[in-house]
Amino acid sequence: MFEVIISNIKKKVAINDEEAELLKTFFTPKKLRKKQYLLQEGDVSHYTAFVEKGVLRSFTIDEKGNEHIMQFATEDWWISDLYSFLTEEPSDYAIEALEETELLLINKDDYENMMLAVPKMERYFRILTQNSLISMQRRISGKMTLTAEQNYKKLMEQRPALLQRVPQHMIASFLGIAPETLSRIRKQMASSK
Amino acid sequence: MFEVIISNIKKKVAINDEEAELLKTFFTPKKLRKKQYLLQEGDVSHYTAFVEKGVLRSFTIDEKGNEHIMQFATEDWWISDLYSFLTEEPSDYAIEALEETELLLINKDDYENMMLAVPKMERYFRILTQNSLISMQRRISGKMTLTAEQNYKKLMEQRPALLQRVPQHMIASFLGIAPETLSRIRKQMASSK
DNA sequence: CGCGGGTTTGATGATGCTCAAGCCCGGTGG
DNA sequence: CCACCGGGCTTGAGCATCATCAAACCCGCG
Repeated sequence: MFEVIISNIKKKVAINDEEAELLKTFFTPKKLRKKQYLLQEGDVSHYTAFVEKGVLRSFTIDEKGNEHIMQFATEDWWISDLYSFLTEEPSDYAIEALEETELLLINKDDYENMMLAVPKMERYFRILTQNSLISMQRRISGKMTLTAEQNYKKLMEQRPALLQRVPQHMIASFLGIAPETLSRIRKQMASSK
Repeated sequence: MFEVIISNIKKKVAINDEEAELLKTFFTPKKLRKKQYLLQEGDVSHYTAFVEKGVLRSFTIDEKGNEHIMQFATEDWWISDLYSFLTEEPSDYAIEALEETELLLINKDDYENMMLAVPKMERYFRILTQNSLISMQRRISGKMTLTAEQNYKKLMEQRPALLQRVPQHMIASFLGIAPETLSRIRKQMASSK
């Protein structure tokens, strides 16, 4: 059950078996079927979730009714609306399973308590958050400097497996372009290659 | 000299006077005049900098020669190219002072040593990074869901002082729009109000 | 007083969006 | 087993937003 997360943590900080056992006590397993929600827009994001198996997306809906995907989380990733989780304000985002998914949940109190119990986890989450921040910066950079086609190609390189698992219109939504545009880009790429 | 940074740290984690004194030893003060660079594109970002006074920007230049601003840092903020700082790979970014600026620098070894010496700093940087991550997510969200004008208005609300301190074409660059577009947005806003 | 960076204005064009229709394919029920 | 349904993808035409290029303007500074 906990092998994935423990091995993920061990990749970033050195913990012994005793600490590993202790960490396990803070998490609650949860399964979601395809299309089930971990978080509804407007609710507080009470949990941060580690993905053991499956895929989820976090997304927001604008006033025109269009969905915009902020994040895809696959195995070995974390997902939540960090803002809502930390402030306990209602979230603008929803989080939905795109496949049958197995999660480990932790709520805010346990998140804090876990770091008190095992201070190395401060370091773990710092490193994790730094890496997320770097990838967000690159995403903004890409949005500002590259064309839609270049951003799509970059995603193909960085997360090829993802493209096999999620529908194309969601990839478009993640890239911030219309589904028709992505369709045309792919057509264009297929012909010119 | 160190009042600003120590008070910033104390806002996030509880440290005593002894720890505060210890922390001070890790930083090197540095002054930059207007237009001086802390980091040149292509160099490794050896330092993370805390801004005691002044303003800086980090930006990248695309193949067409256009600048794109990733971050403005004013008093009480940190700035670096986190990716380059952590990996010691050459940076795609440059960091430039926009005014006479006073910084406190820390290099990567001291950054790590400081956290060993004062473990609470893990927590400090975790919280800091989480907040940056949240603001990055909001920036992406804005880029995806809002018009140029709405993003400009949001920036006016969030960082009004900044608009008084940096040239308009840099605001445009930060927003990811052409300077002419920002000029027209402002004209439009002035007339319709 | 003139230079130069920054901003404005205008004309034109590219990129990607919107709306609408058709197509493809897999799943479901008769 | 096949017809039908529906979601997702594609295609087309027209359009909106913003970029580009060029020129004029403004104003602070030497």
